[in-house]
Order: sequence, then C-alpha cells, then structure tokens
Amino acid sequence: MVSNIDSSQLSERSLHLFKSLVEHFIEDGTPVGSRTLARDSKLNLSPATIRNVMADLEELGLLNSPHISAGRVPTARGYRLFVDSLLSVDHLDSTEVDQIARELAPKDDVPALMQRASSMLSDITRLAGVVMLPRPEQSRLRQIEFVALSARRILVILVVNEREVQNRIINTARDFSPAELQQVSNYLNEIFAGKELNYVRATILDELEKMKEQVNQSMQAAIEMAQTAFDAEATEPDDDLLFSGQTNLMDVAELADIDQLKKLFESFNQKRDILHLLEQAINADGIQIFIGEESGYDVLDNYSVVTAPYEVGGQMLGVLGVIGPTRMHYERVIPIVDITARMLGCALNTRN
Amino acid sequence: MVSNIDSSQLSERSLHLFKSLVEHFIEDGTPVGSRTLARDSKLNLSPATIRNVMADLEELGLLNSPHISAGRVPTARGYRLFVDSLLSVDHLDSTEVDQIARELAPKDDVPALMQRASSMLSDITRLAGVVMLPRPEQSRLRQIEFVALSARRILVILVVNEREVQNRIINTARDFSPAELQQVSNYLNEIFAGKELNYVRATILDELEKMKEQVNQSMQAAIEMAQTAFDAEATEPDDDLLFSGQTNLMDVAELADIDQLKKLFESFNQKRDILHLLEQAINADGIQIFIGEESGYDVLDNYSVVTAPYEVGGQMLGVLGVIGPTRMHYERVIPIVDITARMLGCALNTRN
DNA sequence: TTTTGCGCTCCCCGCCGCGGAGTGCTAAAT
DNA sequence: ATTTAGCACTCCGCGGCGGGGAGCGCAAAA
Repeated sequence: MVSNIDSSQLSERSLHLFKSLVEHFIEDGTPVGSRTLARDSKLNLSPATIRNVMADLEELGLLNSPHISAGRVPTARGYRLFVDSLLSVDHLDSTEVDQIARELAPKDDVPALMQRASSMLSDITRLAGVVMLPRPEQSRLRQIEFVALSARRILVILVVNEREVQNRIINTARDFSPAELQQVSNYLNEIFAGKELNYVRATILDELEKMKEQVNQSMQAAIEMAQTAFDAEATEPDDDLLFSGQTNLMDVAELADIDQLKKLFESFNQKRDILHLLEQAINADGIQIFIGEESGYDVLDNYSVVTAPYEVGGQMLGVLGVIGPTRMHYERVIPIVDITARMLGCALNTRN
Repeated sequence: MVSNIDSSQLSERSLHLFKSLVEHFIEDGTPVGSRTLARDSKLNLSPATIRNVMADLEELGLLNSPHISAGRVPTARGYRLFVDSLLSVDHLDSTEVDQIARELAPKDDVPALMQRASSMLSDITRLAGVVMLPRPEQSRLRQIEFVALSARRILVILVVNEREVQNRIINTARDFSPAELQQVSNYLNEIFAGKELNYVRATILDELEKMKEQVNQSMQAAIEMAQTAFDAEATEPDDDLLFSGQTNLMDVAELADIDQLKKLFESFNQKRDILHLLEQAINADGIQIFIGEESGYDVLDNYSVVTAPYEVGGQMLGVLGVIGPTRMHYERVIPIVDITARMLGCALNTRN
C-alpha cells in the first residue's frame, strides 16, 4: 500500500487550498475548478496559480479529475489527509447534545437501548447508523432458570450481564419433574453464576467427566442439560448488528446507481463484512474512520464509515458508527458519533 | 368505486386476447401492440381486428396506453380481472414444495420460524416477503417468573403460548426478597396461568381492588407488580412484522424511480400501513391479493401484495405474503404463498 | 365482421453544433 | 523564481433535428 500523505510534506498554502477544495466539494458535490477555488479561498491568487498547485496535489494522489477538463475531486487518500490533519471538528450545540442524552436515557433493556442509539445516529446525521452489540464472549452468566413446557421440552432462560435475557428451548432425553428442574437450576446457579459464558461452555465437559464417577443421577442430568443449552446458544451469535436509516442513503445524490446501493444493502443483511470491519475498530481508542476503498471491502467503495467503540468501566463493549458517502460532513458526523459512543457507555454504566 | 369487470361481460375472444396480453406484458414489461398479440394468440386474427378489441378493453378500463402510439398495458382493474377469472395457477413441482417444507421444519422457536418463512418467501419468489406474527391478543399466559436483578429491579419473564418468551425489566417501589418473589410468582401462576393476556390485563385491576381489603401485603404487591409488568407489555406490540428480501425489489426494472422505492422501504420500517393492510387479510379464507392502487395506500401504487392467512386448529393466527410489482408472476407467486401459509400452520401445530 | 390500406403520432436514437467550464502550456510580468 | 495573463484545446451537457420503428385510428373494401 502506498503511504499516506503527511501534512508536513506540503506547503501551508497547498494545504489551505486543498482544505478549501475538499470543503467546497463536500458542500455541493460537483468537481471544483481553479476559478471557484480562487474566489473561495481568501488567498489572493489567480486561477492559474491555483491550477499549478492542483496539478501538484493530483500528482500526489490527493485529487483527481473525472475527465480532463473538469474540476478536481478528492481521492480516498485526499479525504484521509483531510480528516487526519485538516479537519476542524464542529462543536455540537447543546440542544443536539441534549437530544442525544434524552434518547439514550437508560430506561429499558439493552437491545432496545442499542436500537435507539442506532436510529438516533441515523436520524441526526441523515445517514445510516449501525451499532454492534457487546460480543457475547464478554458476557457473564448471572442466572439460569428452567421452565417446563412439557415433560421433555424445557425452556431455558439465561440471564446474562444483569440486563440481558436469552432463551431457548431444548428437548431432553428423559422426563423431568418441576421439582427436579428446580434442583438442577439451583445446582447450576451455584457452580456457574458469575462466570463467563465461554468459561461455562468450556467447563461443562470437565464437569461431565467428573460426574460420570458419581452416583447422583440428577446432577449428571443437570450438566447434560446445560451442555445442550449452551451449545444451542453458541450456534446463534447472529443478531449482533443493528442498522437503521438505510433509506437515508437512497437520496444521497451520488449514490444514484442503484446496483451499488443494492450491494450495500445486501451486505447490511448478511452482516458479515460490516461485522469484520467494525471488529477492527473495537480496539481503536476513539473515533476510527474508513474511507472508501481503504476498508478493503468493495461494497464500501464510495462509502465512508465513521466508528467509535463504546466502553463501560474501561472495558470495550462494542462499536457504533455511521455509514454514508465518502462525501459526508465529517466535521459534524465525527463529534456526533463520538459523543454517542460516550453517552451509550454512560447509559450502560448507570444501571448495572 | 367503479365496479370491477366480470368475465361474463366479455366475449370469449376478448378474454382470450386480454389474457394473452397480460401474460405477454408480465413476461417482458413492454407495452404490447396489436401486431405482437396477433402473432402470440393462436387465434388467426389480423392486427386490425385486435386493435378494435383492444380499444374496447381500454374503454372498459382494463387497459391503457402510456401514450397514443404505444402498445397497451393492463390497469389495476385489468390485473384484477386477470387474477380473478383468467389465471391458470402453476402447479409447483415437488422439489419446490420440498424446499419449503424443509425450511419450515419446526426446529426452533416461533420468531425464528417466522423469520425463516419470510426469507424463504422472498428467496423463492425473488420479491419481498413479509410475515405478520400472531396477534398478541390471542396469546395465553402459561407461566410467569421473576428474577431479581437487584433488590428493586426485577426481570419479569412471561412464557406465552407454549413457545414464546417475553421479558421485561421493572422497577419496584420497595425491596423484594427472592423468597418473596417466589411466593408472588406462585400466586400469580395459580390465578392467571392459561388465561388470555387480555383477560389478565383486564382482571388485574379488579384483583387489585379485592386485595385492598385483605391484609396479605405480599399478595397485594404481587398484583401491583403484575400490573406494571403487563402495562409495559401492552406498550410494546411493535415487532410483529418481519420483512425480508427488500433488496430484491431494487432490480425490478419498472421500480427504477428510487424515490418511490424509498417511500416503500420507509413504510416497511414504520410498519403501520402494511400492518393495516395485512389485518384486512386475516379473515379472508385463503389467498387475498391487493393490486396497485386498490390497497388504498399510495406507497403501494405500482405494487401488488399477495397474502394468505395461516391458521392452526382452525384459528387464524396471522398473515404472510409477498410484495412485488403489479407486474409479477401471479401464477407462481400465488401457489407459493398459499402453500407456505399452510405449511407454516402445520409447523406451528406439530409442536405445541 | 374482418381485413386492408393509409395517414398520423409518438418514442427512441444517433447526430450535430454550441456554449460553458476548466485545463495545460507558454510567454510575459513581478 | 513565482505568479499571472493569454490562448488553444478538451470535454460535458443540452437542445434541436431527422429518420426509423412501432403502433394507432379510421375508412373503405372484402
């Protein structure tokens, strides 16, 4: 990969002009030419001079022109320089901050909160929002309950991480009485409560061995049952990505080619690519931005993704962000994503 | 509303020609002219004759032409006549039936099954699929459990209808010990298990009155708690519509106007309109079709919705269907929707 | 009643020409 | 050594034009 441009490699003037150009382009999406730039940037320079500068910038791969006699447009690398070194981030006015805070008031369970975070992101940016839910590996079992549906069909309820509930139905090999179930759940709660789910899964097999030597049938059954329950759980780590506001992307002018948009929507549905991308962002300490082709996923060409991890008590839980055209108002989107991540962390923190 | 055309009002020949025309149009989407129709329909008629017939059909509101010298295109009313009286429904070949059966194998919980039904519909028709979940009013409480998260935060778990689980978190006015919770849930299960949720909600207030006169504090608390729980439940009957395959609509040629498509997608998100529409279909005994403007919702102009209610044990539970352009292959879509509804009913039946 | 013939309409497509915006290069100016 | 002015050139977008094609309606013939 070709190395990115560092702002120190360019003259003050070039940078200033480049910044104006990008800002101008972000504003109205048409390639910007030397004449306009001469007018816009307060430096008193003639178009000809600016043409020279632009030619240099093009050579560096920061700009290019759609065709020979059009204005210039930033490349992905250009945007990269822009957001890394030139961007002056907006200061959000307090009404917006209030709005975010209000939406993220911790009034209900985790999935609903996440959902609200996502749709708030999309509403406020008029782009697509996404929230990655806490990775299940980091979740601790709080409590396990069994409810008999019929003699051999049992509903297993896992309370995880204080606020989340997972449930699945398992079929057992033999009948269980309610009393027996009570006994089993007591036993399991005793040995597994507070442990990480991963640990639980890993330990179950050991326990099973130990049990084989004991006589206590009922305990053995408990372990077997738990194994079934957690197995089922492992196979369904699927709905950990919440999108919203996809339709906002439909009236972004430059995304008019419906095929590309379709591919993007499909990758939203399959989740895989986006998930991989967000996982890369989870360890960044703050905002991370993927611009156009940088992401490595070609559905995301022409799109940028602005992400921030959210954490509670110093532990990274997940990532949230916004997906939009490369030509987006980074100066607004970045602080919004940033503050949303912080506030989501708070919301998750206040009630545990 | 103008009355629909009855097939008996038209000559055999007109009907035959009309049918050919619609079939032809459904096949390739271009307005069909007299020349083509003369060739296609095996009647040995000259284009001129056919032009006369077409003029009549246009006068009846079954056809119209985009402009004076183009071929003809069916109107919503035309499609209505077509599907009501002229359509020869495909016989699904057994591999397709097998596929549907396999997808709907009742291997997991209700929401997942519904989700699979929806995406199967969209995959197999290459259109958008939708499933309306059983209306919560028709659900019976099986069991209620409380899990203490902290002294005043309690997780309420409702097991409904043998296979569904709902859970919500409530905050209580005073502390409850686990033993107390156990007592409360025993009591509530005793009086409410097997009752309809609506009934439960309605009865709670009465019980509350009765309790006021009693001394048993704990029971009174139980009722109050239940009230909170069910109130919360009542306010969130929201995710009862499952869509899939929306992106399939993006490469249907005639839906190229992105604005219209956007409006449709938005109405998918808001669910309200589609929900109303499907509710109209729940009491139809079998396939029901809404063609274009017929539906009354203008987001659905140019779209048709093919629905079927699904039932188990003679009781209508919900509705499923397919959304696509008015120009769709009804002869295929109809039997698919039909059989899916039946099989979903079976799947829901086999395990209760 | 059906067909033939004819004039007409309208779309689609390629073509042309033009104005506008913007470029690169060279030569002059600072 | 920069910066500017001048100039020729490129390319897009747009409107107008014209011909071919598909299709229509109508009137008169079969």
